[in-house]
Formats: sequence, structure tokens, C-alpha cells
Amino acid sequence: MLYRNIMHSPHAPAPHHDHDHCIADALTRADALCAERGARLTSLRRRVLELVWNSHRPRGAYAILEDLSQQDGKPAAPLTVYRALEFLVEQGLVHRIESLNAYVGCAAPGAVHSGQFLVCAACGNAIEIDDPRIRSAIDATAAEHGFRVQRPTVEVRGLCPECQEKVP
Amino acid sequence: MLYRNIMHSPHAPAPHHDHDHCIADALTRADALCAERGARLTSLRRRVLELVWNSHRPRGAYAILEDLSQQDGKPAAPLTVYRALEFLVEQGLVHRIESLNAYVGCAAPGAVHSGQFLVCAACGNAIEIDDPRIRSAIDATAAEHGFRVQRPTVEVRGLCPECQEKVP
DNA sequence: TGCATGATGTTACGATATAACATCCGTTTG
DNA sequence: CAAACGGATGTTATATCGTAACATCATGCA
Ligand SMILES: [Zn+2]
Ligand SMILES: [Zn+2]
Ligand SMILES: [Zn+2]
Ligand SMILES: [Zn+2]
Repeated sequence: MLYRNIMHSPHAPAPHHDHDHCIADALTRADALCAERGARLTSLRRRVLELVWNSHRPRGAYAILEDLSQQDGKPAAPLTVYRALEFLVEQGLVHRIESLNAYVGCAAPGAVHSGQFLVCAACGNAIEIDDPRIRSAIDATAAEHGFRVQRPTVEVRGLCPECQEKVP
Repeated sequence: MLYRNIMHSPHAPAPHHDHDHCIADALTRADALCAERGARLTSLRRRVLELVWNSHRPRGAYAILEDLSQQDGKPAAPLTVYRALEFLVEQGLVHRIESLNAYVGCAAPGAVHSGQFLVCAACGNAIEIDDPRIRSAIDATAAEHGFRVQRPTVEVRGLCPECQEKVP
């Protein structure tokens, strides 16, 4: 069913995209990547990944926990979700947005990239980008300071195109 | 007394700098800036700023709270510190490090800059930088996406020069 | 002096994250 | 097959981070 989830995520990065396809695609790629690596994408982890992909808005661990509890009828414990998220982040299937304490599906798992995000303050969508200029600028300035880069965090808070029209 | 605080902050960005001077300088600039703006740098806010500047390591709100409580003998409430920090961040005297949920003194208050940090995973020091290449790369890619930038967050986790020598 | 405004105190609570230990379950191996 | 092993999950409790609501105090001004 095309466009089904537009109701669920009214501020998607591409406003009229088929988000069901985003989800299905993310799960398919996750299956393939984990199989390839011998990582165990268990039923629970796969369900958490699906819940993270529920929209393009970063979701808090406790929000995911609620979804999970509703699915199962019985309430789940925070650790259940945190452990699944830990696995998914390790595998590069999910990114943590530090400035929101929340998690969002990776747009390009498997590819080497450093996780840069444009986070809309109005609709909450996080657009993942991978701008080599940002990365090389970071690498250059780090080198000048003799600093060895492990994990760069780039999170740009602002307004996405759709939300600029609404509140100009 | 020169070098006094080397004991207190053994991993300062410039290993042998006079940190007392950092603190005094930060307080002097804060006084001047707030006077200039008509902002009220009260006794409490000034003390919190001093505690943030205790080292170059970002400190959590509750750590600052403990210091404050010890100074006064009586325990302070979290809100006391959070409100002071809110003021200091608004005035650009302190930055919040999102990836650590912690606060660090601004190296160049008053000047326009966007807050970029090299955060050492070993010693915990946060070196503040303001690389125009990073900022313009962010602006460029945001423009290409039609995204209006409000507040860029750049926090690079890695190893500072001193800590690379210790754990190569 | 009395008032207005902003700063601080007090209490309670909400949100985020992890520690410690038990149990389950699929795989390997004797 | 049975025993042993290791990773995944369940359970309970607790640590850490942050804010709401309301009272009180301080400061400057009419
Ligand atoms: Zn989508
Ligand atoms: Zn990604
Ligand atoms: Zn938006
Ligand atoms: Zn600064």
C-alpha cells in the first residue's frame, strides 16, 4: 500500500515517499549485512530495528520500549531495548543522535560514513548526510591539533525545507 | 602560584599551562561581557562558572552540584545548578557537550563561533576549536538540502596528543 | 514605602541509562 | 544423546540526568 505511513510520519524528508519501502528495504539490508558478517539479527533485534524505522524521526529508547510492550501485551524492561540498540548501533544499522538522546535508522548501512545529521527542530525528522567536505575539514583540523579522530559527531539543528514554509 | 592546578587537571590541553590564569581570565571576561550586556552575573552564577572552569574537562551538572554543596556545607538542589548553567550557556560563557551530557567553559566568549570540540576519550579534556572550513562545509551542505541552520553541533571523540603517547 | 521583576529555595517527580544476577537456547563436543 | 559452553534474554534494582510547580527572597524603581 503506497503512502500508507504518510499519516504516521507527516514530516518525512521526502514528503510523499513510500515509507513502507524504507522499512522493508532497511530490514532487507540488515538481514543481508548481518548474514554476511555472521552477526545474529535475532527476532527481538529485528523488531527493535523495525520500530526505530517507524519514521524518520529519532526515537527515544523508552518510546521504542512502549511500542514493544504494546506489541507483546506484557511490559518489557528498558535493558531489553538498550541491548538491542547497542547491537544495532555496533552493526551500523542505527545511529544515536546525541543531542536528542534518541535513535534513528541508518540510511546507508554497510557503507563507510561518519554519521552527519540535519535535525529539524519543528518536525523532528533527521536527514542523514555524508558530506566529505565536513569530514575532511574535521580530519584536517584534528591533524593540525595532533588529535586522532575516533568518532566524529555532527548534528545540525535547524529547519527542514517543509517546515520553513510553515513557519517562515 | 604558577602551575598549581596541574595536580587538579593533569590532562590539560596545553599540559603545562597556568590553569589559575584560565580561570581568572574566564571570570574577568565574564564580568566584562555581562556588564556590557546588562546581564546579571550573580554570585551563584559566577561560582558555577568558576566550578565549570575547574578544569578543561566537561563536568556533569551533578558533579558541579556536589562541589557547590561542599563549598556551602549545605546540599544544593539540582535546579540551582541547572538554572545557573542555562544562564551561562545563553550568555555563551559555557558550552554543553551533548555527547557527554556535560558542560565546559567557552574559550572565546563574546566572539561569534559555533562550538566545535575535540574530546579526548582518555583524559576527558575538551579542546574547543572554531574551524571555518567545518562551518562553511556545514552551511554549504545544509543549503544544498534547503535546510536552515540554527545550531550546529560538532563533537569529535578521539585521542589528544598527550594520550596518544601513553596508549599508542 | 510599596510594587514589579527576576533570582533562588524547596519538594517532588519524570526521563534516560546501567549493574548484577538468573535463565533460556542454540551450538559444539564427548 | 548428554554435557558443556557461550551468547541472548529476562528480572530486579538502582544510578544518572533533567524539569514542573510553587514559595520565598533580593533588587531596583515608581
Ligand atoms: Zn521513509
Ligand atoms: Zn548512517
Ligand atoms: Zn521539519
Ligand atoms: Zn566557545
